[in-house]
Order: sequence, then structure tokens, then C-alpha cells
Amino acid sequence: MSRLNAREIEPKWQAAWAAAGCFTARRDPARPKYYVLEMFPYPSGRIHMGHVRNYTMGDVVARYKRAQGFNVLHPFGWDAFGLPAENAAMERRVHPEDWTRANIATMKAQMRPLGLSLDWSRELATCDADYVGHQQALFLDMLAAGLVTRKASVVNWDPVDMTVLANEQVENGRGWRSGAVVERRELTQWFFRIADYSEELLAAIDTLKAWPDKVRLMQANWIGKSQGLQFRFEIVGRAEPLEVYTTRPDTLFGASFAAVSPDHPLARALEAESPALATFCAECRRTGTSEEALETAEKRGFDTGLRVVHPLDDTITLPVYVANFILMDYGTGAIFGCPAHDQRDLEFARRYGLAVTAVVSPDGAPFEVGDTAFTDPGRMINSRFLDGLTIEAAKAEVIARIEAAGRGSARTNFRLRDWGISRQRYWGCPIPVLHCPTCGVVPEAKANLPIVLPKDIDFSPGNPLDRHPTWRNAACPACGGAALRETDTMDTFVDSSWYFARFTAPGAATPTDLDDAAYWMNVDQYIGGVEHAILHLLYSRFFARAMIRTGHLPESAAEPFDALFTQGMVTHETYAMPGEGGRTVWLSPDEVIRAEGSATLRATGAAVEIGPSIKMSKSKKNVVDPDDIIAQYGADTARWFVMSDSPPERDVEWTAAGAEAAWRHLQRVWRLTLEARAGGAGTPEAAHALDRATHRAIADVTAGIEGFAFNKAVAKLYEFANAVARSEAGAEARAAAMRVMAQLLSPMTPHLAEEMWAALGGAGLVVDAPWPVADPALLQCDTLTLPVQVNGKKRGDIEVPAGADRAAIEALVMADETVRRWLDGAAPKKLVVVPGRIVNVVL
RNA sequence: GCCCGGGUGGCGAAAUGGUAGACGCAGCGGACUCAAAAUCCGCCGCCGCGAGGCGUGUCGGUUCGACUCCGACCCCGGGCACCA
Repeated sequence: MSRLNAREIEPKWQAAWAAAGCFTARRDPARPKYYVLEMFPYPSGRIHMGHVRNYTMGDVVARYKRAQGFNVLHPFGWDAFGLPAENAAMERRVHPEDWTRANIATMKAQMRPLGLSLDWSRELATCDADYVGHQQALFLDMLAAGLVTRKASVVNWDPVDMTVLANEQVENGRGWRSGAVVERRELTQWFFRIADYSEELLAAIDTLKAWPDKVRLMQANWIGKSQGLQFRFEIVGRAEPLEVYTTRPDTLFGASFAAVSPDHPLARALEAESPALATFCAECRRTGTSEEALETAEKRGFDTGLRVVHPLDDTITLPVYVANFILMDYGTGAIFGCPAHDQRDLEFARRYGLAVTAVVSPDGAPFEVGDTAFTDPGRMINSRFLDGLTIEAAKAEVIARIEAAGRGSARTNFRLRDWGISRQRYWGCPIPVLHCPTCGVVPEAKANLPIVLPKDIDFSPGNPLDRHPTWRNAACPACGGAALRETDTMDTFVDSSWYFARFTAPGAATPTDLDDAAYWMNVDQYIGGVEHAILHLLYSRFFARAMIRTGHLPESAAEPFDALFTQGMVTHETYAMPGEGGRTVWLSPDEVIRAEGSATLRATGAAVEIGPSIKMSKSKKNVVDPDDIIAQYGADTARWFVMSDSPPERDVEWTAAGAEAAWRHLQRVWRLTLEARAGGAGTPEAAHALDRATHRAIADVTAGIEGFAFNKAVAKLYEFANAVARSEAGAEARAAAMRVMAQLLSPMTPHLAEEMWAALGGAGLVVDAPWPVADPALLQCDTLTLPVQVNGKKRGDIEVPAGADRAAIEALVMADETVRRWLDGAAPKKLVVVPGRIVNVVL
């Protein structure tokens, strides 16, 4: 048996692990715990290489920590609610739940052969009635604690399908099914009051030492703390003033207009009187709700004819516009425009012929602005009592004067808005409240939880809960009279904001068990896609605080993820064809025949457009199925392949090439194992050299795994295999080296490692063997090779004893033949010696 | 538009102020074989016979020395609050 048959050995060792209960986590206060978690998947249908990469990474960490003696928790679940299930229901007449459950079964069947060290006994799906009920209990507790509010906010409205659309369902401003131009519409919705935690969530970012800097920066920018001035413009001829927020009070004398959002109360009031303005506002609303859509739209405004009085000089008045680029959700929904020092304002002013007065100059000299607003530091000009001041001093002065005049005050603002959780959809967790004609909005009684979704529904566009004949009807928990259920369901981000806590006690009768949570929390290592860097992680950080406040987590869990690793995505080219009505039809790689520089549709031979390689996603269909690789080569090969080559934080473009090479390497390792058993006597020198190589490998592979540089750990394992292959050492020494090889391989290719371990007479299972430790003495070398540069370019090497000092190295350098040739008799101008690293001879 | 990343041989990459290209893929040459597969050995950034020159997206700077630090720009990707 010189070939390793993955199909035989992999199920065998998986059964052995299961029989030994290796991966079932049990609370054990005597042992240090380690909670490793990968972001749970959405059950979209089948697993793809991104999943394989993600879960293998987590598994390498879990198995490595286990070998180091930690009591490891490594659970798994399904982020099971969401839009695709409803789309499937409409497209294929499948019930969302049946579709989701079938997908979970399929994906689980695909996952199990990977041999992941998961505790499947803790598996959960967010659509489980149990999970739904506990989430509803959390909602009720948060409601009671004042963490929930209800207010108006805007949604994308499809006026043909009469339904709310997700941003993803808006394509070029039109509904994806109806093709109708989408409108913004205001609805009363449920919110979590995350904005109240802005300051705390921002400040605590500093404590997240083991998070990537880029994620911390993105979160900080998202929360967006700014210091500024909020003040009131008096409106000529109206009693009600216009409240404005600005971060540039210093530029107040450069103001040439004021503007409000089309959704601002003033705009709405004026609309009633002016059909022209109403038309303009209606046009503005004919765009999506995303910030991107608003910011990239052409800047347009409508002069209301109103004028506001300059707060620092009553003799100046400014026109008031309604402008499409102003967000109602940020600040007060109203601004003053200073075109010289804000690019957006500048474009607006040029378009509508408004004055552009520079009030900051780079050097304090008179200054004119051209096509580009001046936003750098400088000195104030054209600003009366502010002239000559720095921007910072001018800001302070303006704020002081406005405050003294009683027209406003300094104010800290946050970009972060409250978290709207209402969704007008079926496939989500029902919001457990009732609307009672007598009592108003009433929380459901906890005894009635879970409030589950009705199974008998119809799937035309819109919310089937609204149309259901009986589901809405319920008794009011307060007065007992007839009431109607809330038909909004929760944002699926709610589901993913506490699943990590539920995993610590998946059977508990309450959302969490405080003892279990205290033992297992926090997640020591969280792993997931960088696309979740802001929303999911921020919501989870908020939720942990809310759960502490409502008694569901211990104080120590406020930051639930100690260390975060954001893996790169697995990308793939996209394939598209024009479909009906100019819409794009995305094609999966299976449907396409790819040739050099072009692609055609497999079914008809029609030309297919090749798009950029981007994140694999259901909606773009650029998804690859890992089943073939596992079937052909086995799980170890697939695992080895996704860990090699690309650094884990970077995107990797999937290509079929390389799986073969991974398989060949694993076969080679197995051959080396068999050769080690059969080898001869060898020399002591060779045995010693192999021992050094072994300890070098232990040190390097350990460092690679610790540093999340799995690709480097893999490279070091290749080098170690090369060293063993070349070694003249005897059987015993080679077997010892290969036993260490088995241990070092075990986090990545656990089945092969077990097979090797057994073949080489290792005790028990390698999964239970403690991680090897490198002997520092064996990592030292007697001599080292120092590169010698001349004027910064490498010209040769010198051999120096390991502990050589500067003088000794200098002597060796000056004696070196190559150096003498470059010096040509002259003395060097300078000799840079960095012991242990390099020598540079400067001529 | 705003925020955050990335860009190094034919390809995936390594080197985070000190030998650019470890390791792997692809390719080329050889051994073994009747032959093929598998395996093993060697070569492998570009130009040049060579000495040597050039080379880490582009341009400029700091340094004895820059993929690495600083400034400006170009291209590609992620996020932008209802995709998950």
C-alpha cells in the first residue's frame, strides 16, 4: 500500500475522533478554555471554496490550540433567515423554510467529509423555533430596558409591486422584478438605540488590541465622531428657525446659501404650498435610500424663495434651497453651504450661480478658488474679526460668539444612526409585539414565546404576514381584547449578533446560561470575511452591551471577540449576458465554457461577457463547488490547498490548478513515512542534521500558525519534507522526524497525520498528542553567511563565526577578494556593519 | 462621492529598513522505462557571450541601504446602514 486512499482513511479517522468524543466541548474550570469561531454561513444551497477556506482556517487554529492543551470550543450553526429564501419561494414555488432546511442538510453533508473539529452537538439554525423564541425574549428585555424605539424612516418602495425593496433589489434606480422606478417612502419602524452607545463603542475600539487596524479604523470612521456647532438661522418671515449643524463654523463668513434635505420638515411643509417644489422633491425621492446613490447623484437644488439671516451679521441674508445631496439622517438634515471650502457646495454654487468667497487662504494672502475647493489648513481672510486666525482658533471664536448670542452651541455629532431592524418580510424572526386598539403597542407576554411564522402562506410580492387570514389575530396581553400582531420581522443582523453567546449553552431555557457564558466567553479567535468589518461586528458589539444590561451576559463580555482575523475572499470571474428589457443575466461558471480571452454559453454557444474577479456571491453566480475536489482527492488535499499559496488575509482567485500538486505532495509525505519505516542505519551526523531541521520546522510552523501565516507554515512544511527526503539519516532518526511531521501537519491535514502517526508507532491518536516544542539549542548555527554590499548592491558573501563582533567582521570584509577588487586599493568611505545581518562598503 | 485595503517573475507568493523572488505551480533539460504514467535529479525575473546593467503599479523624496518609510498620482477590490 504505497498510495494513500483518502476515501478509505478519512472516514476511518473521522469515526475514531467521533468515537473518542474529541471535539465535544465540556465546561471544565480546571483547564484553560479557548473559543474559536468562524462566522456562520448563510445556507445558500451548496458550500463553496470560500467556506472551505474559512472553516479550514478556524480548524487549524482549533486543532493547534487543542494540541497545546486548551479546552477548545469550536461550534457551528446556520444564519438561516434571509432574502434568498423568499426569492427561491417566488421563483420556484418552494416554501422558504423547506428550501432553507434542504440547503442546510445539503451543506452539512458537504461539510462533514472535511473532517473539521467541530462540536456538532451545539449546532443551531437561527430559524429554529427555539432560537426565535430566545431572540424574541431578548427583544422584549431590550424593549423594557429602553433600548428599543419606534420612529419613521425611509425605505425603497416599488410602486408597481407595492412592496419594500432591499438595496440589492434596486438596480439602476428600478425594482429588479417590476422594473418600476423606485421611490423613497417613509414608514414607522422598530429601532435598536445603538446611537446611544456611539461614544462607548468608539472609545472601546482602543481595547481591541488583537483586531486588525483596518477594521478598527473602519469602525471608528463609521461611528464618525465630529465636533462642531449647531445653530439656528432665523428665517425671514417665519417664526420657526432653521437648525443647522456644521463642522466648519470657521467658514461662516464664506456662506452663500442654506439647504435642507427633501425629507426635512421644512421641505415637506413648503411642498404643500408649492407644486413646483413638490415635483422637485418627488424627483429627489425617486432614488434609492443608499448613501452611495445620494452621493453620486447629480447635485441638484430648488430655491425655496425663503431667506435666512446670517447669525453673525443681521444685514446678510442667504437663500434657502432644497437639495438632493443632503441626508436627513445626519446632523439636522440642514446645512449652510460654503462653496470655497467644500467641493460639493462648490459644484452646487457653480451650477446655481451662487457667490464663492474664500475665507481660508493657505498663507493669509488674498485667495481665489477655482474648480477645487480649498480644504487644507491656512489663515482666515474676508472674515472680519476672524482674519488672520488659524482655522482652529476661528472655530473656537465663532462658537463662543454664537453661544454668547444664544443662537446655538458647540456640539459633538456622530454619524452612527440607530439600527433599523424592521423588515416587511416573511422569512425572519417575528417582532413580538401587538397592536391593541385600546392599549396601543403592547409587548407580547414571554409565556407566549416563541411567536413562530405561519407555514401556510402565499408568495406574491409583498409581506405574506400582512395577507395571512388569521396569523395576525391575537389577544392583547394587557387587556385581553382582540389585537393585531406586528407583521414586521427582524433584520437578519439581529440573528447574527448573539449566536456566539447562544453557542455557549445551546440547550439553555433562557437565551444564555450565565455560568456557561462566564466560562466560554469571550470568543478568543473570531474569523470571517472582511466584508463584515463594519455592520455585523458593530452590531454584535452593541448587542453584547445590551445583553449585559438585560442580564444575559457577564460584564466581562462587553467586547465579545478578543481577537479578530479577517480572511480574504475567494473571488472568481463573473459571467453575464444581456437579458429581457436590458437587464443583466448572471451566469455560473458551470454554464460557461471559458477559452483564452473569451467565453461562451455552454448550452447555446452564445457569447458571454467576462467580468472582473470579485467576491463569490449567490447574486452574481460566480460560485465554485468544492465537492469535485473532495471526491477526487479527499479532504486533506482540499484543506492543504486552501491553506497554501495565498496569505489568508488576502483575496485568492480560485483556479482548478494546484489541487493536483497538493495531492502529489501529500502522497510524497506518505511515501517518506513508509521509507522511514524501511530505512537503514545512516550516520550520526546526518541524524543530527535532520534533528536540527526538525526543530527548525517546529519553530517555523508554530510561528506561522500563531501569526495566521498559514501559507508560510505550509512552505516550511514543504522545506521540512525536502530535508527529510534528502537526509541520509537512519530509520530511527527518520521515523522520529516523520512523527514530528505528523504532528505539525495535523492541524491542516488531520487524516493523513493520523495515518502517519499510526504507521510510525505513535501513542494513541495524534489529535491527542501535545504540540511539539522546539529546542533553542538546535536552532543555533556555528557560522553564518553575511551578504556584503558595495554601495548598497550585493557583491558577495563572507562566512563568519556565529558570535563574531564588529571588528572581526570588518577584518574579514577587508580581506575579502571581491571587496578588494571593488575598492581597487582605495580605503572605503564608510563601512556599515550590522552584526548578524549585513555589511555595506561605501566607496 | 465618502471610508478601508491591495498592486512584486508566465502564475500564487516570500522578504516590513539589510542578499528581492523562500516555497509551490507552470515551463525547460536529464535519469528511470519497450513505451507511457508515476517518481527522482537539475535549470528557471528581464537584457547581455561576458563583465555587468535593469527590475517590486507610476513619478518624486528620506537613507550607507527602500517592496518596506514620506509626498503626489494611476489601476483593481471591499464597505456605504434592507445581500449575507
